[in-house]
Amino acid sequence: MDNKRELIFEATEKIIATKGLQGLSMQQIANEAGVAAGTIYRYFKDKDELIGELRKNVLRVVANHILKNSREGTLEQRFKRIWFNIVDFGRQRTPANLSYEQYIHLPGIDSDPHQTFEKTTFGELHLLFEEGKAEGLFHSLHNKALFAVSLEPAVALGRSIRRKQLEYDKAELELACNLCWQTITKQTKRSYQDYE
Amino acid sequence: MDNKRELIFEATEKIIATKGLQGLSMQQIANEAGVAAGTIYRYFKDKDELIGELRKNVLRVVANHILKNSREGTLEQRFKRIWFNIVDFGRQRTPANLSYEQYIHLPGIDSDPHQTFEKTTFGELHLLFEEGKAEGLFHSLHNKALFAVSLEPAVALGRSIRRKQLEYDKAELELACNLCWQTITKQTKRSYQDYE
Amino acid sequence: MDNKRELIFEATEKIIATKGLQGLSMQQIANEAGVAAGTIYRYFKDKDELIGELRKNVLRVVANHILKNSREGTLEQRFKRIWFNIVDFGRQRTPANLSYEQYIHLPGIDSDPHQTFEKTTFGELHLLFEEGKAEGLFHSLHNKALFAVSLEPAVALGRSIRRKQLEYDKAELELACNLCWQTITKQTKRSYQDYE
Amino acid sequence: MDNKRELIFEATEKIIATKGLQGLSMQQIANEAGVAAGTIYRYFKDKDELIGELRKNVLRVVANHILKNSREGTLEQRFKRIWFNIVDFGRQRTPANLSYEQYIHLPGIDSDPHQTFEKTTFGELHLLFEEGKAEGLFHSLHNKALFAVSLEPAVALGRSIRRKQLEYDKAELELACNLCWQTITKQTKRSYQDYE
DNA sequence: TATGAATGAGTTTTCATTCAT
DNA sequence: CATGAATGAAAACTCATTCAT
Repeated sequence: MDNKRELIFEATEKIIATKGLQGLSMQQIANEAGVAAGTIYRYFKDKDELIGELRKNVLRVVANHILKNSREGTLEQRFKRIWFNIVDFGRQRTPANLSYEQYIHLPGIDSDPHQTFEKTTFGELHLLFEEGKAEGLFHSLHNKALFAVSLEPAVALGRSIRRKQLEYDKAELELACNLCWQTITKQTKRSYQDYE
Repeated sequence: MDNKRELIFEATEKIIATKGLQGLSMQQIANEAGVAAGTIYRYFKDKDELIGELRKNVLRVVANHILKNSREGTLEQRFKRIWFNIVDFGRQRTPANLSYEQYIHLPGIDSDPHQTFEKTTFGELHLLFEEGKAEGLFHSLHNKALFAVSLEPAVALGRSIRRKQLEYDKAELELACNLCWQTITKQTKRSYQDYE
Repeated sequence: MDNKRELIFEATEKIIATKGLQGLSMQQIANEAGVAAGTIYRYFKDKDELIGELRKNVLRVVANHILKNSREGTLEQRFKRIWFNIVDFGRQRTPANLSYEQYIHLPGIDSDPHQTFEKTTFGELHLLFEEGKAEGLFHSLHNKALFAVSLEPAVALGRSIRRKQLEYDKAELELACNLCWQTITKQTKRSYQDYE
Repeated sequence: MDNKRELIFEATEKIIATKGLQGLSMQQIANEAGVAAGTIYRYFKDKDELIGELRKNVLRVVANHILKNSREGTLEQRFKRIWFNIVDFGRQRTPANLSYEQYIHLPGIDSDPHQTFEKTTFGELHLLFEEGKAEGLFHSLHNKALFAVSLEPAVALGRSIRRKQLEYDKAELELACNLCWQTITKQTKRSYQDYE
């Protein structure tokens, strides 16, 4: 049954989110999932595979959240939707988000699942950025750099809110989002104050 | 002699940087440092203390790099110096930088050394941001948010360059830096194109 | 199965009896019990718990032996039965007896299992001694003192026989037992020689 | 200097008396003695030798205490002096006494120092018992048995008082001592009550 | 298919002993 | 002589994995 597999999956995600990858034993997972330790090996070759599958899954979930409705509307609407998707996802205390942050900064990110994730997520953003540059609307920066200046702030803001280092404030986020949008666009006519 | 202690320290940092915190055994450290396993315990109570001391040390190093010369010159000069400090540090493949990224996203960051680090680093930036806001130069955002929109991009850019996802390009960085500066400032007179 | 637990128990008791508590390693126990080292930890939290459980068990066994049939018959019959129970148990080269002597003279006897043992064993003897004193048959000494003069000799004799410092001699023991009985009783009519 | 040797000796005795033989490390001894760990090896070949020497020493001290003034006076006076020597020594919380009780019930008592101790102490008592038997005053029991019925009570009483299981009561001890004396003597004329 | 007891290699940690200073 | 840093073998303990039921 894939039911058991799912149970194991969720149990593992939950433990990683709360206690981290460090103190993660198969017994713990079995207990949390309510199955026997041996059962895990019916669904996953070994611990590495379980962790690997989980990583893939987490990245898939993250990509889905971030890219939700990312194709409708104008460039600006699409950008801002993604920007808020990132903030909203980052704010959550879900296992997916919490374990995501642990995976992302591990040595060996060159690994397969992460490559795929990057391609999926970034492929979509790639299109957005390229379009913006083709229209002469965005600055002529590499996409990675465009992401860094316009979307990393969203990642950081979501995290800060989740960690209670920053209160959730719709107006402040709107302003930040607009600033990010303007950062990548070569806007000349409208003045900054329009947004404040 | 503090020589041995230093050797152990560096060996541990190196291993964490390359293989991560996961597969870190005392024997490995001993081998890398060229000492006997038991020797480590003359300098550190146990593994936890070793890791803890290392964490403190890494955070200290990072703070030093980032805040280098952060008090001289105009607000703009100070901001840009810090911005580039962040990029330059993030670009390095030093053990300090590599292990920093692993520490920073672990569960339990509320711990002591990290608090101190935050206070040191952020205290300095705090002053900068407050000054800018007092002068009416910066947007009225919380400091965390100002950091997110103006300095997180630098963190991300440094990392991307180190990971070869982005080539080091002085001009591109200058532009990005200026964009970040403008993002937090309520500039009206100069147009964006001035920087391109 | 409690089979493994029992195996571990017996192996440990045996090693303590022969080699003492000092050189007692988990590996040794595992070897003697014919199980893997890790298996011990399925049944006992750690070495301390194993030793503690063993201690409790040994004390229980000792109490059982000593108090066997200790309630039937006259005061004299009861006393003498206990006296011989003590000698007989002390003579044995059983692990229970051998490890008992090691536990009993360790620092920290105030610990729980020992308290219980004392209460069990001594509670029974308490009744005996109190009865004897109430009848005006025993000397007015504290029970501990009555034990010391009348039953410690039995402990010592059993031990000496076990250690081959004294041959087992039924007649000699009978005499000694009678002497002990007379020691605690305020006998006036019968002369000592009656027993020789 | 034999001063250092003595320091090490006393430190070891003290630790054994308080914490037992179990948790006894050379470093601990060195700390307690105020010398370096390596220094111990100038005076003792290894840990075994140190413990062995200590054992010998302790047994010597014990023998001295017990046999103090054991040769003066009548048989009765000599016996009673020894009896009280035993009680008085056993009552003390001295390292010598506390570690004695730990040594005495260890496996491997057949070892050299203990043999010598037995010979010294028991040799003296041997004479006493033989004399008593030759005079027809003592029961015809083996010396070990005579010791068991007459002096083991003193050992037990001293220990009980030290452990606060029994209060020190001169009169009670006098009575107990007399009972012990009468236990080994074939007294016919005097009745027991004379002592109460 | 599921279990969970058992394994044993691997990990952290201790500690008697050595040896350069 | 004395030191105490360093050693490394051995101890306690953990945990991924296997396998009989």
